[in-house]
Amino acid sequence: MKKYTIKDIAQLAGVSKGTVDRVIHNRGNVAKDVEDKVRALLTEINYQPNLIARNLKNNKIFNIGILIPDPEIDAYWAVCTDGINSALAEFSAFDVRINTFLYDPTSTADFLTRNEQLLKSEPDVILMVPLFYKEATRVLKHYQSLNIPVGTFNNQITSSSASFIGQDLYQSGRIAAKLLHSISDKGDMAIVHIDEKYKNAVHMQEKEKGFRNYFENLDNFENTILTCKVKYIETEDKLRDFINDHPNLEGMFVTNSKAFHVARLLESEHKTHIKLVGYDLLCDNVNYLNTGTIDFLIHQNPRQQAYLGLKYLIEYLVFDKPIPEKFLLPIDIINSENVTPFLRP
Amino acid sequence: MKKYTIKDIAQLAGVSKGTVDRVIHNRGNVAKDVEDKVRALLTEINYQPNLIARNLKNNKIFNIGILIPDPEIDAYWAVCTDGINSALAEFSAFDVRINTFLYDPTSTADFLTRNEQLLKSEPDVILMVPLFYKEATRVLKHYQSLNIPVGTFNNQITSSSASFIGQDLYQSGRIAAKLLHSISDKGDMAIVHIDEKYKNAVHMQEKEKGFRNYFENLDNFENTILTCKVKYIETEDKLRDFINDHPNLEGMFVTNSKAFHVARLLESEHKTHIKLVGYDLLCDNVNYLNTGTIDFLIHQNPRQQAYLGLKYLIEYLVFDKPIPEKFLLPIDIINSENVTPFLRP
DNA sequence: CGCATTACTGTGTTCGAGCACAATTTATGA
DNA sequence: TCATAAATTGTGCTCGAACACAGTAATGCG
Repeated sequence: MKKYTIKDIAQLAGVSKGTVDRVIHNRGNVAKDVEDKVRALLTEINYQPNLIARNLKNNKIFNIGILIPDPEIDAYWAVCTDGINSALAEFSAFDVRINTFLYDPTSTADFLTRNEQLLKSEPDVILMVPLFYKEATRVLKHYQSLNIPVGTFNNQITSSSASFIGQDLYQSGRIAAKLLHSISDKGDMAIVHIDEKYKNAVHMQEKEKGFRNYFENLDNFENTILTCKVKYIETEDKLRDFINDHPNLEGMFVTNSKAFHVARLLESEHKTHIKLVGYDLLCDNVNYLNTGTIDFLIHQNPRQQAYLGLKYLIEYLVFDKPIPEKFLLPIDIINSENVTPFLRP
Repeated sequence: MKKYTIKDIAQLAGVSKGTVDRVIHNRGNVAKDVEDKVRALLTEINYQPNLIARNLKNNKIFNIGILIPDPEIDAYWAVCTDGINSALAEFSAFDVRINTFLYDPTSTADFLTRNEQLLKSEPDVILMVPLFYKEATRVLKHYQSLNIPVGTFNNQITSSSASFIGQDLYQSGRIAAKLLHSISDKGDMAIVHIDEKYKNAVHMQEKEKGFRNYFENLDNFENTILTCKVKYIETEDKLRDFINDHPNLEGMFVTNSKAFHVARLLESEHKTHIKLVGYDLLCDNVNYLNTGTIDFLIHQNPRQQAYLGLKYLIEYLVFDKPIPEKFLLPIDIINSENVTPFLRP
């Protein structure tokens, strides 16, 4: 299992390393019989070029444009930075530079503006969270025409062939259902969508479908599954009414990271017997997980999504590896006892 | 944010790269004022050597000895190979070679024999699963005296300072308790230890402690927590008696990967109302998870443990990075809905 | 046949760090 | 003062891949 170099192969084939190099890179100008001989040798000993030596020579500077929501506006995105930094640290030997553009996750206009800025920075590749389906579709098409590879994470834009890293949202809904079902098999269930402008409608619908599908496929479930849509600004009042209007409620599933709003209300209304499942390890959520008001959190792991997304792009740039089309992360179930290690940076 | 090389620094300091090199490696023979000047420059621009170029020159062959239980005897260990191969693939640019020695996890004598063979292979570093406390302590001490760094995973030998990768077993027990408690808050609970020769007594005890601690700290839990110890060979009969002797049993916690034995029995005895929590994604366990007889599995992730253990050792060898003393993996909670992505290699 | 063109092959340099060794400067002693 | 030792500093080669360019052989054509 010796490591073969170009020089070794040249010696074995009785030619010079230049010729071997020409064969490897299909640069032509090689006699057919020589080429066949070298190619046979290459496959025989399964030659793998030393990627490190290759990059020592080709020390280019790579620019990566990053377009993600502003964590100042939605704390959910804060941990992405950790993931990005991890990936950069892992490839610190290469000259990879990032330009990060933060957009307001409630504003499609801002998304487009920041995207313009991103374009001006002339990135070699782009990593983005394409929150808005319509706008993202257009933007992604544009990048495709410019031949700039794009990696997306968090939510998939199915109209585009861009690489995607995230979770199976349908399955995620099923997991929530399974969890609620296992801790409370009587009473009604509610699916709660909390969103400023229903921007994330598609994800939430997928989760709802999965959730409902789980219960529909049960033999013996006869209770009702309700849906409650709340705008961010009207959250508290509307939620209070909803809870009080449905005294038979035993379980609630909040389809994004805003479960702490519901938890706060359940505590103030003394309805903590209602089981609650939500998403993401925000401080507020974790606190309610520890008090027991939230029973389970599903971890969407934005940190890991950003990390992997960036890592794949860098590996494409420096090692010429193909970018995986789609990668679905495992979905972590979190309760008060296993949460701690997931919080570390 | 330019990437500085030794040459750049030499130029800035008005000396040759040889001198800079001597300063960086404290090789002496440098005039004090020159050394100060160079050192100041180094810190000022935060010089980071190009690890890749460094290793291009120092292309040594590294030998890693691996001592793990034989997956033919206990299938739990099978996925370790995947983790090891992942780590090797990640560092395929370097000449890292492994020598794997498999030992019978039920035999301390075999552990010692294989260890002798391992020693003869003259490894630079060692990765091992130190199943047997007494024997492992002795072996680890020996390696320390030989100055061979060792990484351990799965279980920690606290008497040694060897690097350890694994999970917090006490917390793992608490997680099992929390899960059982959340799906069944009435009736008695049983902790089931299934082990051929009580070899893993220490881990299982830690898990039991965590499990009991969780329930002891509850305000309103009045039921009994039983312990059931079974030898592998007598499993079925003794377990059947135990279950029938305790009609009030509502939850069972199997402290290792052998929950499928209990599940099989619960099905044949028509006691599937008893909630069951166990460990590890063995085929048998996953099947019972899907039928619903096992409610949750706790994922000890031996694959990731082996991967990280090997990765840290390789990074020590090729990049001279310090080996982390202790790394506790997050503990994954698995149910029938989120199991699939965890099974992929 | 001679010269040009094509077809092919080999050589040498580069990347950044490491290190041996050569070269230079400074110090020491008779 | 000068040889010699000691201290300090600079030079040049290496690793593996990439590629420019030089070199060689074969063929074409007048």
